Amino acid sequence: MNQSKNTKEHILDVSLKLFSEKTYYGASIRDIAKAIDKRESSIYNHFKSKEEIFEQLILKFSSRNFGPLILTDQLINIISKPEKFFILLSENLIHFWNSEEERMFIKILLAKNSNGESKKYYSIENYLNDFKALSEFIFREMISHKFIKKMDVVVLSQEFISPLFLAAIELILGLKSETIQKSLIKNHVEFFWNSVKK
Amino acid sequence: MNQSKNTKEHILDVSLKLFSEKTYYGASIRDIAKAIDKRESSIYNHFKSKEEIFEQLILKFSSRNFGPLILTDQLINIISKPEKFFILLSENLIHFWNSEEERMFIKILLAKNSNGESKKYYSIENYLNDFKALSEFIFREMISHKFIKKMDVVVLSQEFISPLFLAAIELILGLKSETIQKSLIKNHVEFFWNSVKK
DNA sequence: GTCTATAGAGAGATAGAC
DNA sequence: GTCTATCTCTCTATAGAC
Repeated sequence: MNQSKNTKEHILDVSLKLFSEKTYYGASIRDIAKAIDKRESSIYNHFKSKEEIFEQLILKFSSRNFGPLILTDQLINIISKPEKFFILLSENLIHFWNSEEERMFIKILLAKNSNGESKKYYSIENYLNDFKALSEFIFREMISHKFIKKMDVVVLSQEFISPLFLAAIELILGLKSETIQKSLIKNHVEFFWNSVKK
Repeated sequence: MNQSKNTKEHILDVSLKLFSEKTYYGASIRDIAKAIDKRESSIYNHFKSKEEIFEQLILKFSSRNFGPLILTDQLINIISKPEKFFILLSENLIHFWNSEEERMFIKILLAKNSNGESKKYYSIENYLNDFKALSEFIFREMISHKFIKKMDVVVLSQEFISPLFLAAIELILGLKSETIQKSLIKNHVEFFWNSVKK
């Protein structure tokens, strides 16, 4: 959305918005050209096809490293207080998923089938796995420091992340208000903590 | 897909498939006409627009009563054995969500924004609420019969349903194999049961 | 790198015959 | 209720001037 960016970046920015609003098929090259205030033909100077815009958009987002945005210093400092830690971790995750840009990317992943033509695309499953990997790392640390019970970190990750991410999806696709999230986090962490505390 | 059905039903059947594969924008009236082996103009004898086909499709699915398909007699018979009950309940849910027709409907809901133009449409949030309502009813019964701990049924439903439904989404949109579900159910119910048993 | 102009296909929808 | 024929608009993409 930044006018000073180069045209290629600008195209990717508006495509993210348009693809997330109207899906890949519903957003046209014409819409994209209008949004960057250029002609359709100019688009083809930067991308060889609409498909390529989509591919590069997915690539750009799937190759980020969001770890430091979730695993903040503030969070790491309280790892010895697991209940507080889980609250803050949940807040960091929800905050990340609720950001304008991330909501748009998640919408695109949800509207996209991995069906057909091999596994060339990044799917919502890959996306979730990135977060599960992060949380498995956390749980491994917590177990080795005996802050929580010894349990399967894959199961822990799934149980911890699923209610949070599903709530994020509902918020992104639906009309659910953001204030609901606060009590959801509180209830979820309370339930989870009761199951994992020593 | 049944040739003996009337044309209107036939249109709704193929539209479910096409909308789920290519989204609302990507599936054309022409595609639909081809799929029912009629001309485009014939479609307009049954629906006034493409938009109306979509609306009636959502309406048809959102006004079903799937309760008896989940809450089977076999399931109700073992309500006094909660752990077994939760396993079978999970299997019933996953089986329902994995059926051909349901996968297509869920895909359509996931590709659809509730954004803009009021709340006229049924969203994934409404869909999930239908299942949560069912499971809240179950937990209320279990608590009143003292089969499980006294806890907030809204929290219990969320914690019980979320990992299962999110796994269903991953299966529907991704490449995850169906066999993974069995161990997921086992792990999830074990985790859940440990938190709710008296 | 952006423009004008245009090709060629496909979109949603309607009129009117049968 | 289905057909043929057609309207009008939009789509992706390319050629060639500046």
